[in-house]
Amino acid sequence: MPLDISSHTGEKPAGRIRQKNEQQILAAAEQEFAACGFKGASMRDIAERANLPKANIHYYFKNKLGLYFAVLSDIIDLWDSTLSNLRAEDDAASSLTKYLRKKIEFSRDHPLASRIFASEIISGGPNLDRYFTEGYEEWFRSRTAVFEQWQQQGKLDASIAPSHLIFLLWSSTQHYADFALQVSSALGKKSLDNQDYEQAITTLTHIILKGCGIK
Amino acid sequence: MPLDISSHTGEKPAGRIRQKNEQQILAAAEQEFAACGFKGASMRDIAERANLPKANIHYYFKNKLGLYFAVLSDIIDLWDSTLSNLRAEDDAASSLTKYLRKKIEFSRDHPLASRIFASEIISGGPNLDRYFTEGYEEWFRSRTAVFEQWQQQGKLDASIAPSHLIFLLWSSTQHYADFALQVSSALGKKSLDNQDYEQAITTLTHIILKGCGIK
DNA sequence: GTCTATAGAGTGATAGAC
DNA sequence: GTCTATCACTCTATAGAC
Repeated sequence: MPLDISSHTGEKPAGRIRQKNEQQILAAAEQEFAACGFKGASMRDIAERANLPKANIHYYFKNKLGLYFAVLSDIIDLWDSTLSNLRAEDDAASSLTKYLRKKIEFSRDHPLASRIFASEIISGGPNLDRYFTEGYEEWFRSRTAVFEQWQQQGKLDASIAPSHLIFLLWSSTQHYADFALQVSSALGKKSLDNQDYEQAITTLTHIILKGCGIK
Repeated sequence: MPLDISSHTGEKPAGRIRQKNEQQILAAAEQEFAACGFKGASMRDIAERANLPKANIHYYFKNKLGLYFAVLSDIIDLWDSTLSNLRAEDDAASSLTKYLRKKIEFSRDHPLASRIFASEIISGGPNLDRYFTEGYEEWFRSRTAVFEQWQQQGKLDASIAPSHLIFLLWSSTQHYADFALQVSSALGKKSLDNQDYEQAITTLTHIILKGCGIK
């Protein structure tokens, strides 16, 4: 007679359930936090979106802030990696071209992540204090340094302030996630299609590269 | 401007006390809504910020939404007026130079207004549906038409999509209001001074005008 | 592990004394 | 016009039955 060991082992059948539920909750939370901000989001609505009783959320995540951090940390990991990859030795034109495409595609593929990050910054970033204090300025300076070297090599117009160029790279690309409603309304569409994103990439790349004097 | 969202304050005799209190409430509400979004803001905190009993807010404004519209309508009035002033007959270089300066100065002088507008759009604009439906697309097309005429006159590079150029003008300038926390953190400052804003104007103007092929 | 039931604080809004 | 006191409701979070 076969022995049922499932009830004796640490291998719980619910381990799979846990993983599935946590993922459902995180997805629901991402939508809620993006739509309402941290303070405006409600655990009740997140539970409803995740198709789970409200108390289960508190079983899987300690509290509202814990759930928020779980969502936010995934975003932060993605955030600065692309800019960190820029190197002074690389070709300026192809580096920036690649960077602009990556960022726009990120706006297209992860609009909720971008909006949660934007919401957090707009509201004064009370949950990002560690992110913006611990060596953020130093990291940023290492990024502007790349552009300064390009300037010394005559590859980038001297009258450009590198820090503000970086802000331009950020703002122009993230706009397609954060302001998607306004952008699509202006274009008379419900949402943007791939052709729109390609047009955005083409126009931004043209203006920024040419405007920086990069050949 | 596509639409004027009229104030919801009603028409009551404007005594001196009333005027002063309403202004205090509006200022407090602007801060709260900018920091927490519509859903996250609380009437209690607004009242506290305005140094008034909570019930007074309801005396002066019908409800939370009415107060929000009162704040928002002031913003909307300011919002598109500068872009509406662009004309095909005008000189492209000086028009865009002026526009960029105006928008950056707006970000500097009215950061809260910019953030409330951004918050509203990020959260799906449930209170701006009339703004984005009634003739918004038509108004936007009349704006892109200016750039198209400049292109036909050879004043603007042909490979540029006018609509995306407008998005770039918006995003690059509003960034200094909405993401002020990140910008100042990157620069290692508590807040930006006038020199920073001038540098932003210089860099943006250089890149965008040159990048568009405008002489 | 799951979910009902509920505590306790906070929400928008209002009635009514002053 | 002003403000206290309070209502009905929703919020986060938890205790405890299953």
